[in-house]
Amino acid sequence: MLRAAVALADERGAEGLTMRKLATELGVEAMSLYNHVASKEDLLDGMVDIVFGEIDFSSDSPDWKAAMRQRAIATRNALLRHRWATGLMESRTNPGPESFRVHDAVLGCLRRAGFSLEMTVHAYSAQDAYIYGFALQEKTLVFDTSDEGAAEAARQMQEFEAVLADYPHLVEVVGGHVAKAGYNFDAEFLFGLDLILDGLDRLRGRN
Amino acid sequence: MLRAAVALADERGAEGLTMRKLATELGVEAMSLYNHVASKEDLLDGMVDIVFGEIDFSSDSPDWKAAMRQRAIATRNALLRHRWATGLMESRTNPGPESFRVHDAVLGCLRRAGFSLEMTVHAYSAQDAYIYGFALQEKTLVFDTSDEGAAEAARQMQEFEAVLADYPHLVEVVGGHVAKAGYNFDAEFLFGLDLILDGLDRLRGRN
DNA sequence: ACCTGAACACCGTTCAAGT
DNA sequence: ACCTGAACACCGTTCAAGT
Repeated sequence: MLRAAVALADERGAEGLTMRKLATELGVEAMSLYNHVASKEDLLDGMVDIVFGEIDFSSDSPDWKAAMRQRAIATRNALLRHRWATGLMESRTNPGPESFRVHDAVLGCLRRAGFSLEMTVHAYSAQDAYIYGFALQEKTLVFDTSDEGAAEAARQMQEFEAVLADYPHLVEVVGGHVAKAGYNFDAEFLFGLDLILDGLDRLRGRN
Repeated sequence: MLRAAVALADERGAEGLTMRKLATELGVEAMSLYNHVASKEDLLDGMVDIVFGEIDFSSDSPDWKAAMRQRAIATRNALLRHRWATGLMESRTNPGPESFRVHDAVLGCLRRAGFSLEMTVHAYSAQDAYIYGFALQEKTLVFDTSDEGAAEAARQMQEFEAVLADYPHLVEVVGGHVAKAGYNFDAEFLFGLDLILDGLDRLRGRN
């Protein structure tokens, strides 16, 4: 049932996930779901933990930076597969076992690498803020490649053009670089990630 | 009207903002709102732009790092005042003039500081992912100080205790540091922010 | 130009009743 | 133990009708 809910949200988005639609998907009436789940919030908790379960992170590597890098990439990939989960992963008040597993593994990796208690919290906080924040931005900025999407984008660009005269830097940077072919979210993600990891490496052992 | 909507969302949260409730707040029927707004999405666009309007950023400082730091803090403060906006700021497909103003000012500041086009995008992306991601985490983690909140927290802690034996690092780090008095979100935010800004400074002029 | 009553197509959820 | 029909209290939104 949780699996069906995840599949439905993957296909139709967060607002496409409805108790009624999920029920019909399962060949059942909406009210039957309440025999397996206390509420929709409860359902979402379970779904989020499934996504955490897809982040496989084996922390036994001797190279903490490589391990953290791999885990960050795995997290982002899981969020790309389940865009509806972005913004929900860190905002659930009832974390599940897979969430605990991942967090514990990350903290263990950092402690073993020689980070102090304080620095471990700093490192964890900075990395996760970045990972989830990047996914949040990417969720919107990814271009709709459908026909209507392209038409809509063209329409917006035209509408913007009159206004954009007031924002020269926006024009220069977006028009001159981001809108060009070759701009790559994967590379962008890795830039910021490595910036943080390198910075943390410099502070390892401190405090 | 937008102001009233923001006030209502500040008080009752995102899900407390309803066309019907907003209407009664304004002494009017729900359907009347559609004379001033095309839809609820349109309303949210306007509200988000009000929040962007509260981020005052004068980029004429010669010290780019100080300017970016101040702007990051101003952004976080705006999000603390309007928690419902976290997760919406970067996810609107119809950005308003205040959004353009802030983004243009940031890009201009970076360009003037000597960042290349490519590096400007990197710097902007890394910072904003961090700022909005941090706000997203903080939104949940901030403790409810009401009586029910405290009772709920105590209940959860007890419930968790049995499980936590499997997660030694979680126990060590959360129990030994984060749960202690003195843990401070402001300081945590600044740590990651300065980590990124210092890293960017090292790369300025490159590429 | 602005407001409204009635209505439509949805939500999540409860509860007594069925098997 | 699991399912269901009917119902409740909500949503956003449309539209013809009023001033």
